[in-house]
Amino acid sequence: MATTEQTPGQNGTPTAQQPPPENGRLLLLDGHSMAFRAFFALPAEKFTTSTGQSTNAVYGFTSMLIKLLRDESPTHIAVAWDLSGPTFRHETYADYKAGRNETPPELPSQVEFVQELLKMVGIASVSATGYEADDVIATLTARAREHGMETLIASGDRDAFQLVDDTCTVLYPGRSISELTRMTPEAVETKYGVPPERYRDLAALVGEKADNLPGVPGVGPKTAAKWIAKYGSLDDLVARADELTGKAGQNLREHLDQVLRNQQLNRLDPDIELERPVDGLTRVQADRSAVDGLFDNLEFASTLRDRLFAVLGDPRGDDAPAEDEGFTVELTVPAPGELGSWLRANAADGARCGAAFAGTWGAGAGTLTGIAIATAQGPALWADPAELGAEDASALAAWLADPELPKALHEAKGPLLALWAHGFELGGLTSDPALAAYLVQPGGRKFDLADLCRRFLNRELGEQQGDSGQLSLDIGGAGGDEGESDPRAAERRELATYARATLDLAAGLDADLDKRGGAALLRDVELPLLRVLARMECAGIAADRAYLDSLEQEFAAAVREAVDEAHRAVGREFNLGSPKQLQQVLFDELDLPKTKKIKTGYTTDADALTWLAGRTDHPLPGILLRHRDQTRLRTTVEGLIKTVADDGRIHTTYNQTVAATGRLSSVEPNLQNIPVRTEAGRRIRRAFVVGAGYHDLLTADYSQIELRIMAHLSADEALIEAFQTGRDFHAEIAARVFGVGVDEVDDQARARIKAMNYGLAYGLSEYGLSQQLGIAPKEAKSLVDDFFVQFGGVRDYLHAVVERARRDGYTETMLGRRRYLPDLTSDNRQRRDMAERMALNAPIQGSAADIIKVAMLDVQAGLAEGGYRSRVLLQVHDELVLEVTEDELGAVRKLVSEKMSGAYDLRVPLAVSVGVGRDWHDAAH
DNA sequence: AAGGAGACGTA
DNA sequence: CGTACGTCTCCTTG
Repeated sequence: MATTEQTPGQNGTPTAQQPPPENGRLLLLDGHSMAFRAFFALPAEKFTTSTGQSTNAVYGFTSMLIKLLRDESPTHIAVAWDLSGPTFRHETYADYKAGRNETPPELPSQVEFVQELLKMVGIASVSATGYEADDVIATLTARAREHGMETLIASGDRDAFQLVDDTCTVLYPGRSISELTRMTPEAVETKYGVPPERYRDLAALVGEKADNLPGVPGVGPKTAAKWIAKYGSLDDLVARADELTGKAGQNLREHLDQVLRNQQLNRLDPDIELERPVDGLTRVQADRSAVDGLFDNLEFASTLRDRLFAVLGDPRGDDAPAEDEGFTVELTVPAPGELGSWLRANAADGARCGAAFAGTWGAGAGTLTGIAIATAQGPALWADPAELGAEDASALAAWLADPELPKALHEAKGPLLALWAHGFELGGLTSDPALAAYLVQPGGRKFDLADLCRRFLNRELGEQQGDSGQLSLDIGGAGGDEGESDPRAAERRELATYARATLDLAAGLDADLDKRGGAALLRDVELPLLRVLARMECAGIAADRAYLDSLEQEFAAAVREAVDEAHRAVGREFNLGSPKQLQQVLFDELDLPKTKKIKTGYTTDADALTWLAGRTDHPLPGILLRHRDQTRLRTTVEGLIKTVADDGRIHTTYNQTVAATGRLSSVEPNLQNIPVRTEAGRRIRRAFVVGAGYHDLLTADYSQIELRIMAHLSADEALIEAFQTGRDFHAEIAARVFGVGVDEVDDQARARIKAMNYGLAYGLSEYGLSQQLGIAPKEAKSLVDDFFVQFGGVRDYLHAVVERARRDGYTETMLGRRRYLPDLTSDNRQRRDMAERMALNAPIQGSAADIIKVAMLDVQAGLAEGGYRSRVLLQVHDELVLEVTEDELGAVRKLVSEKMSGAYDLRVPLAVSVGVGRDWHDAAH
């Protein structure tokens, strides 16, 4: 049996999931009603196949069905359908449902697809001539009750509320069909003020517009509920109608016939004749290939069918890996002098081995306290690299360094730093499961070993069964104090288990990556890059400690001054760092104009304070802005001072598996967000200096790389041409958009175009652009329109990117790095819009990340090949910082520039600008 | 102690 | 109502 576990990446909402009751749980869906809701929950224009078939209702219905099956675990299920043609209600009331808005033309064909799908997945469709789906549902609910079954009804028709009781709940769609409200007796009572069995009475009084059943004029749900509460039921109310006062009472007396007719019509018939008995409504085996065919026709992403089969129980699922076989190893701790022979016997045949290390690492260094090597057959070895004799150490060193002996190592960068610190080299690394899993699931949050084992091997790491007696110790010589009682024995076995798990994961992920075409990205980019990053972390960048100290003093003094001024301006002391207190001072005590609303009140961010400073004469907003600036600078400097290592250098750590787009990130400290825009901020950059033995820092950055990528990917002729000239790009674009010569473009026009150029790659809205430029939304719109007149290819490209991502379920960079965006088909508008912006940005930002990664590899290879001492220190997304010697400057400058521009062949040149100086600021250009 | 929210630095 | 990050601070929650 398949479990009902959520697929990773799925956003679950809390549900009232419970195991099915003893006699079963029947799930009934009102087919037309839910298809109708699905249709309006998802925008039709975004769910259209290449042949023009709309699919929004099928998609929405399917995802709702998946959610219901997953969250409610029904034992029985059926979908009820209206038949065309008159029902018994038309005989009573000829105008029943007359004047109803016409069914959207895109819906009927989709209803047929839904019915086909249900048949394919083995879910019964039920209907009855002369009756509506509601009556079918009422009848099945009544039969289910007789069988002692619980019933769930998914319907967007409120008439179903009359069926609610302790064993029957209606799941009623709200704004989105994936969020169904559970209408229990209590919920009905709370919402309408009447118990479910009186809902009909209420509906009869209020009327139902959708069914063309007018109610009593002037009587809404409130009045109706009040009356029913007072008189008990509609019948009692009718009997005593003359007691009612006021206009409403008068109206009731005048419309009694109509109300009674409504009540008769909205009664659902619980006893119609149906072909299928309720206990026959179990699901039968799904026809997966038929579903595949249908979904192919509808151009649905594989994610939807995976989700569907996950809840249906994939017919092929029986041979899915059984849970938790554990990881067994036959562990050897070789006696002195025997490490080499173990390796020759077990780990020299060219089959990949798994390795795991114990120790500590970070900030460009590390130490090892243990190494485990595991083979696929089971034999494993443990050793402490720091305590090996010369013979064993050299055997281990040779094995580790041998590029012909393939190895898998989880989160290898850390252990690699530690290996280097012990004088070992590592060759033949063919997998790092963390990196591989990152390429499979770039948005994944955790990639630790235990997590990956659960996700990709369906096995638990760590909880070894009691029989872990696989440990066979081969102890000899002096250190022979081993045994099960030795606490280190457990650690050794654990490490060996990690090595084995790493190996198994590597194999599984290789297969996964092969399927989705990510193997080359791992082998040619991420794995070799790990080594380059390790070198950079190890090198670090020299810091001018004395200068940092003086900066800190200066900024701290400026902060103190701003605090004093602020307190004087307000007349009392308060905490300038507390947004809460700030709000109180600004908006309550000083009664300044209100800013933009946020969850906790009104924002006090820099934009708002700047706005306030211009609107009032009070000095406080200005003081606060200065305080924020200075505080920020001070804390940045303080943070840097704390991380200066004993060698006088700052060793950041690059994270290779964090950013969903493929970028790197930098932590402890983050050297990718050192200030540069303001003069005071740039002074901090002066603290990063060239180190001893080198002559200069060299910075090399890509000019407008994201826009160049956009030109390349869109193949827009005009945009490409603007880059070919090699002149001021933004001015070139501005000239085209405004229809003037490049020389006539003023600064403001250029700034506007620049903002828009970058905004396009972020999915910027016209409103957002107008906000940023401080112009009217209309003006922003005409700016964008004018741009697209000139650069239509860009618009087509951006549109196509989102379209394709919606179909495929993911975007792809130039090197095939994927980003999965399931929210593109969300029925939540906000989430969908967000996913669209991500889809616009991911290929561009991600391709830029691809390119600079290739460039780093090429630069490193070039430096090694030329035997240069100069070295790469930092990467800041589109910039590299190197430390160069005096004699190598010219050659390295040329090398870096060439490798970076040549990293990828685009339709436009990849311009690189280089600067040289004694510190990071001077090296800017 | 942990985590959310707000704020803000970079590309 | 513009993407991608990391860090600091305050303040609430357990």
